Amino acid sequence: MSQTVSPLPERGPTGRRTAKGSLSGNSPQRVERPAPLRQVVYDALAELIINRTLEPGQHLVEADLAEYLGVSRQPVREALQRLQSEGWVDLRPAQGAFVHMPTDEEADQLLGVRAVLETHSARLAASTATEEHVARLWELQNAGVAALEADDSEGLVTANAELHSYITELTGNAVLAELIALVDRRVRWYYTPIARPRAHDSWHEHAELIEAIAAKDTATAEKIMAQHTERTRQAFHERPEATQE
Amino acid sequence: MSQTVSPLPERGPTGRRTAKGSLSGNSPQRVERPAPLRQVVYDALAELIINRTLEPGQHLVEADLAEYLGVSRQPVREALQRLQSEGWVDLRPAQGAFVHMPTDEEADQLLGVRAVLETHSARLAASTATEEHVARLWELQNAGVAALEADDSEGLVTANAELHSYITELTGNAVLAELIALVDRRVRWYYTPIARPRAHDSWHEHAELIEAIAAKDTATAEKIMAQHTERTRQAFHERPEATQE
DNA sequence: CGAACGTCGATTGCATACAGTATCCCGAGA
DNA sequence: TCTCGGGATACTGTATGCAATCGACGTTCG
Repeated sequence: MSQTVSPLPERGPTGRRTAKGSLSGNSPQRVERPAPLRQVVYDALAELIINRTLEPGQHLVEADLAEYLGVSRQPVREALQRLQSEGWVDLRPAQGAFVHMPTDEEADQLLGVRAVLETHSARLAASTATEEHVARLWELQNAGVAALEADDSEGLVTANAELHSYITELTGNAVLAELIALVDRRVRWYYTPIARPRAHDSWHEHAELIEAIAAKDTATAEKIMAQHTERTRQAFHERPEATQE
Repeated sequence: MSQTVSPLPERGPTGRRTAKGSLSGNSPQRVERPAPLRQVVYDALAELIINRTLEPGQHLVEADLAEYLGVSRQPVREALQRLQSEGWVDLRPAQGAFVHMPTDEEADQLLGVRAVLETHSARLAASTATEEHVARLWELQNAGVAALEADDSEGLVTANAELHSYITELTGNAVLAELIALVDRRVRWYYTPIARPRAHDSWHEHAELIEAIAAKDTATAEKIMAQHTERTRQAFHERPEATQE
């Protein structure tokens, strides 16, 4: 899960951190901390899986990955286990890790769950959004449209992710946001091949959604998001060639 | 080992398993396999956290846990990381694991997410349930009522969990079921202290829910589950003493 | 007397070593 | 030719070792 910065300014009884005055007003520009290796490895492997360098079904040998990444097996193991808990790989006992093979059924289930969560998210966002939030939403929306017109496939995916992600933030429900992030990432993995043709309609629907949020119209926001995700699901089912099975 | 760092070697599963015919019809009663230590450790730690032997905020030292459980640090590390990914502990870099401290806000968010997921689950269950399924539901319901009358607190929690769990199974959506299991388990952790007074009403509502499912009345099932989870949320907020903060 | 500094112990993070087990290859027998 | 072992191989699962880092305590200086 996300390495959220622990909201623990309090350090227990030994509160030695007395306000100095000289630094109290400054922004908490903390020093850059070297990321734990397991985190780096996790990111690297996730990237390799998402961009299909590691193909579904492929056997991931710890030693090979370790050598490839220039680390020992230990961080690789830890990364693999986290990848399993998030559905990217299957860890068969005494056999090792295999890149998860997405089935149509599973993709459909994921899309279903995503629809529910995102719909709820949209409703909450509509009920809590302020003007600044809406402004930011339009910013992201414009970035997406720009990417669309520039035919920037990469940027399009990012923009889409950022927009949805920001909406989940607006809900103020961190648990919900985390879950959506998890599900969305996997959906995108399955969905990437057909993202292109869907993109145009998608951004049009985004605009409607933002308008509903701006108007604090929870019912409409909910409805639009439900349609939006449901259409995505339809697009998945109507995709040209069924690659699985 | 692979000398060249070029594309990782193909390790695809070599399907040598030809159908024998003699066993093809038998149930896959596979031999009992010794559970991986990390799994055992995970279960043990989760249990210790849930029953409050390990208190929220407590620092979990790998070496101590390892000695206590009679294993090495390695399986403990792996278990702790999984516990983090599921929200039971916080892993502060270079400091170790601390039992997560649930805040009221987080509990509320979890209850909110649970409500959404369970509501969706109820609707799906109502749309797919067969007569056998409904019969099984009544079985579980009766078990719960029996535990209630016997004042069996332990059994009550289990029965409740099993009933909800079975409903999620009925949805046929494994992804949804997994997510609900995750969320429910944590909800129960926070919620345990106030479970008792809520139990009676709860089982009455369960009965209505099962009736709706039996009648394949998706709208009603959805509504009842929404009320059910929402009342649980209310009960949480109206609990006698606020222990947090 | 208070605050800053240096040292020490404790604990994590990573690497390596060892043991158990599943898989694969190959040869013997029906 | 096909099936059934035997043995070697490769990989995972677990344990241990080592260095880096963090927190705490005691000391010294203003």
